[in-house]
Amino acid sequence: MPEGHSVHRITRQFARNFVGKPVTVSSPQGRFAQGAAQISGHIMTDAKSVGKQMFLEFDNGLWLRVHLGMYGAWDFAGDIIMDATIASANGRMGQTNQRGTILDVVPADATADAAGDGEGDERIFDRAGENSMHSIGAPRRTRVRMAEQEKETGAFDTFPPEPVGQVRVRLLTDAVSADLRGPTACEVLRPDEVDAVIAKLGPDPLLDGSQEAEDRFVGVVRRKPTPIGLLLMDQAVVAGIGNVYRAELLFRARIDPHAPGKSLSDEVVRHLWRDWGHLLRIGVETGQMMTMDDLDHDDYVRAMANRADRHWVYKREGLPCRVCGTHITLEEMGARKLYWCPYCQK
DNA sequence: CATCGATGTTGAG
DNA sequence: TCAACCTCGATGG
Repeated sequence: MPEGHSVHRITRQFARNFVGKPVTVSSPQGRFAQGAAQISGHIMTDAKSVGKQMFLEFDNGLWLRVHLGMYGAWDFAGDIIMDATIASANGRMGQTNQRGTILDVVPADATADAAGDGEGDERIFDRAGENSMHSIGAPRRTRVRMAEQEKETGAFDTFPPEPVGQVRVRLLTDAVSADLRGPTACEVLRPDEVDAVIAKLGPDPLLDGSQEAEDRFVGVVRRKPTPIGLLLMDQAVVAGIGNVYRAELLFRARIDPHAPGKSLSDEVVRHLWRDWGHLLRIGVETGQMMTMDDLDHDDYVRAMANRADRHWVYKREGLPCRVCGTHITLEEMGARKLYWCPYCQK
């Protein structure tokens, strides 16, 4: 389900609640029993993600690699320390935060994998402050499902809660449990194998905001005859973009999805890279795939509340383009649905 | 309540 | 190119 932003948010939850602690690993469903035995009892020493892939390191040198695929999800339960941005995003979605004292307020981009910058961030943090005064940094007994969206699920009586359904992996500390269900990938890897996986991925702007990363993306795109609509979905070209961000990035740049990468100017491709970083940061800070920025206050609130009001073209086939009124087109590209405006994007 | 489709990837053919 | 993976919200009857 998730595109890159969700995976980075989940990684933050692991950094906050599991890194530095001994973890009991099990496979309630049974399919991961062997892998669980290799890491159970060890201290989690790192949590990082590249694109849509997440890696959790344990103190025996092994890593757990997880890819959520189309419908994977993590269910966290217990006395969860909410990352500042996650707490605030939930507050914005209407949940009421109970008790808790402010112990520390950690800026979102203090997280190791964030390369935050830009004006977009400050606006988000301002909004975050309005809604999350009382729970940031304080443990809170709750249960949260983290997938493409996050939502609080039902209460539970005893900790840890009884596993519900097909739980491939359960990670358990003395305070928090995390249940993984429905992943495309879940395996234990050696460090060299982790490196090999990452080496096959294109740059992730949240992981590497360097000029080299931008140049690498621009260089690859401008060399290929492949339509840009396919290149953006290719995790070897750029990591983390999925079907929603593909459509929205191309509309925002007014690019025809069929345009070959090599036909695009250096300037246009650099803009795509920077805009992807911009949208990714918004996604990580808010937990929403907000792709229409520069809205006034009322439109912003409406867009955050209703996903139908959150995108320029995604899932808007047949509706009038928000800019020119032309009907948004739907076609298949790369075996996925592609949404675009034939008037604006040419 | 049954069916469909999805923000993704892999591997068989 | 397409089925499989395995989950669940949205949709329709």
